[in-house]
Amino acid sequence: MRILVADCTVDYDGRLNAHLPMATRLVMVKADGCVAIHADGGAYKPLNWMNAPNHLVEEDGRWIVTNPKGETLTITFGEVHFETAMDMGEDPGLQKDGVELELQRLLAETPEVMEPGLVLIRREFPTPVGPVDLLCRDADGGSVAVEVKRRGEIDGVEQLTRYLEFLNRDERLAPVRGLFVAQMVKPQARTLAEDRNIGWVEVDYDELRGVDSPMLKLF
Amino acid sequence: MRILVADCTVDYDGRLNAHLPMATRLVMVKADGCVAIHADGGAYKPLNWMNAPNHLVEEDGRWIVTNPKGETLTITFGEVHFETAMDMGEDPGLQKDGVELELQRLLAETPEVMEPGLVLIRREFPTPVGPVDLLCRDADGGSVAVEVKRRGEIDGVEQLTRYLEFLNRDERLAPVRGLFVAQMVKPQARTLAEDRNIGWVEVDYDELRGVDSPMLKLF
DNA sequence: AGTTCCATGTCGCGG
DNA sequence: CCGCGACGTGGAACT
Repeated sequence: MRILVADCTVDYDGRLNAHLPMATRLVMVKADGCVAIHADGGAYKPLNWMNAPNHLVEEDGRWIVTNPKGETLTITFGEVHFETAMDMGEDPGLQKDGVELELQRLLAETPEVMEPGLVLIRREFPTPVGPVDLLCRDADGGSVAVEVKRRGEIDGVEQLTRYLEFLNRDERLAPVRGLFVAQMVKPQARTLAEDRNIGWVEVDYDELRGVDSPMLKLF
Repeated sequence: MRILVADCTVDYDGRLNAHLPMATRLVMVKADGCVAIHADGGAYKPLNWMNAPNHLVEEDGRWIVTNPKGETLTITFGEVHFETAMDMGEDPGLQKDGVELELQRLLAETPEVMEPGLVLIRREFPTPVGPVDLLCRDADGGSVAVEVKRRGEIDGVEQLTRYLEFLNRDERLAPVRGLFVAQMVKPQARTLAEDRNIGWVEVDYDELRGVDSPMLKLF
């Protein structure tokens, strides 16, 4: 990794045009070649950047970075206050835990938290337009397609609508109704779901982990 | 801005749990307090971070960063290879040019470039599922809902379809037809639009700026 | 390579 | 402050 702190102007010419006036900034070049220009504030996102793969040409006081799509990033340097470079080796990478899949797993284990009497038939039930998160049967023996999201927004309702369209053509399942499940369902998504006769439920992730815990299995 | 290159492990506990094993990384603390841990690769996104506002506690070889939501980021340091800090001053900020809003503004001023005889009724016309970019009236007095995108893709057609669904229930407007406008409309979006009897038009941004320029207002 | 969908998305605007 | 949608979204999984 190479790090500079320098006065510079920056111009990006690609999907849009952007210009940064002269100021002191941090310029970071990673081992994979990606370039990022950071101001001293404004979250982790750089003001400007160019991802790998790209080609960097160093001229006299100016860098021109070009990517295969023909986008360019031009850095024109004033005073360079500081510069260093170092080898950091390979990174062992990030271990994550607790995203949407986990929520789906928990709900698959305890479908009744979504609706009393609900029983799981299959997870990731395939349709021509992608797999339905959970396919269930309700207390009356009817089929229910469940779409699980961490945050329930309009896209999710659209997705579920597409699944239902196909599932309802399968005479062994039809009629299939939809159930939209998320930690939070946004108002516009509620409106759209209700308008399409799709049910929606909010579930609490922490509570669900509690219900799922070995403790309660004792009872 | 404060910069360290150090061996460290990192743990994030918040919306999810994430762990980084010991390795050499760049730790950046900006003037607004936000913290980012970068590996030597993998685009501009840091492996782990904590945005401002937050509270940083430095213990012996360990930093604990907490934000108001109760999320924590814990950095445990091994060897520190390098450390520096510097004042970079206020950043004058980014100037952008060419985004969707500008395109919408230009089209609102000259609706006839989308279709001869088209007249603007309102920008950002509200519906229960979000505002329609432009609501217009055509040469025959019919209502036209216009969705403007920089790049015309399938989700834009979906969006317009949802608007039309609701607008057509308003008897003062119905029937309302759709018009999908973008600098470039992708083949799949064209197909879907045509399938739903939604019109699509490609407009040239530079040309539009020309039409809109004071120069031509002289004629 | 193209498409779909998630993300600790982030960011900015309007109510 | 919340709601909502755009983003140079980026990135991963899958076709």
